Amino acid sequence: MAKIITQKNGTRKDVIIQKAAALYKSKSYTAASMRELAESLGVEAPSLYNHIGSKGELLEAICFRTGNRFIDQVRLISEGEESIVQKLEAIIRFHIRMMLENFDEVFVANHEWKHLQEPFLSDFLNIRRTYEKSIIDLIQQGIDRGEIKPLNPYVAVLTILSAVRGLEFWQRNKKNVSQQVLENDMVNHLLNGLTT
Amino acid sequence: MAKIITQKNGTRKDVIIQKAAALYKSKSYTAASMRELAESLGVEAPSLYNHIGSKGELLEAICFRTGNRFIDQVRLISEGEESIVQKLEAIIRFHIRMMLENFDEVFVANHEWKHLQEPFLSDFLNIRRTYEKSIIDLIQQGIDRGEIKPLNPYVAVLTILSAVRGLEFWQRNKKNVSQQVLENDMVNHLLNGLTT
DNA sequence: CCTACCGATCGGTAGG
DNA sequence: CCTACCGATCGGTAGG
Repeated sequence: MAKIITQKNGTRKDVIIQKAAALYKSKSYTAASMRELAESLGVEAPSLYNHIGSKGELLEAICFRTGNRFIDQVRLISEGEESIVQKLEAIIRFHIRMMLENFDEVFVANHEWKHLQEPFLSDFLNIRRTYEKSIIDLIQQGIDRGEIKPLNPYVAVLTILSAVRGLEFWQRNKKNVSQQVLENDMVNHLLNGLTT
Repeated sequence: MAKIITQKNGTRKDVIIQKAAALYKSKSYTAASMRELAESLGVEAPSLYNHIGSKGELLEAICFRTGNRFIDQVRLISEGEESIVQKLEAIIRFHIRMMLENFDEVFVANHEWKHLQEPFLSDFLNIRRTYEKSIIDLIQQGIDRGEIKPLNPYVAVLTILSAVRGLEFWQRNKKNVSQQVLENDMVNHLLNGLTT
């Protein structure tokens, strides 16, 4: 009776997740219906349930897949031998690129996580808290070494991560600003305000 | 047959709007039901419609009331005689205080505007675009006067407004950071990265 | 302000 | 992958 989702269906399921991210982004998770999602895939709604367990499972996949990508990359950067400021720059540039290149999934993870059910909601918030803490620690190290001027590292991380997340409002084609200028100006703005 | 909403009901309606903002913030607009809203006011759902026209009207009230507060205050600051950098500082501090003191309504205006119906949706986006443009112009003036280092003013405004909006993640009581420290550190971070 | 209720739409299941 | 359908819930109205 219970549906067994084999991992071999991964490919088809990935397409569903990808379409769900686009739909949840443009309509919000709650307002997006499974019928709409099915239509964007060219099938009837009940057919989706051969590949997925529930609407909520799609949100979980989007949020945790995206979260893990951030965690893995920042861990990699943190373990390098560069200066703290160089590591921060790499982290900011990584965030900017994630925002621009994986817009749908990052947007949904940023905005719709509150609709996760327990225990996923708590897991997600814990992951995010740990992630932010690792960057806070990096800034505190920078302060201790004299690379960064003394300020509250919580506030600095909030400022940096929020500024980058605001790229969801970036009008891509308009305003003939290249991604290079965007990236450099934002990095300079956020790092010059921080360094000694 | 049509319901006439007299302006004398303003007080009762204001309470409904305020409760709606709190509810839309915590559950999102689409997921919040009129029955829940009614319950938070101690009445049955149909009774709400003696004071309001529709669920959407509440969202409109929240978005436009909040939008107008931002527009009015920034116009006031812009007309002053201070330097550009001083005006920017005043604008940033105003934004921070709005985030902290009118959290529910600002949050809903920031997140749920996409659920506005036309023509309200277009109106809201136009207002927001005009608002951002006025701050962009201010930064361009600062660059022209040599107060601000040359950079793309679109990027700078995006960075500033997004950083401030990120205060929605601020844990008030925790982390024993006073509002004064928060405000000063964020202002310094965002302005030091900008000034010559 | 209430009770009673409507049509629409939702996520999801049964069964093939 | 489909048709047929279920119970729940939605925003809102009628009528008092």
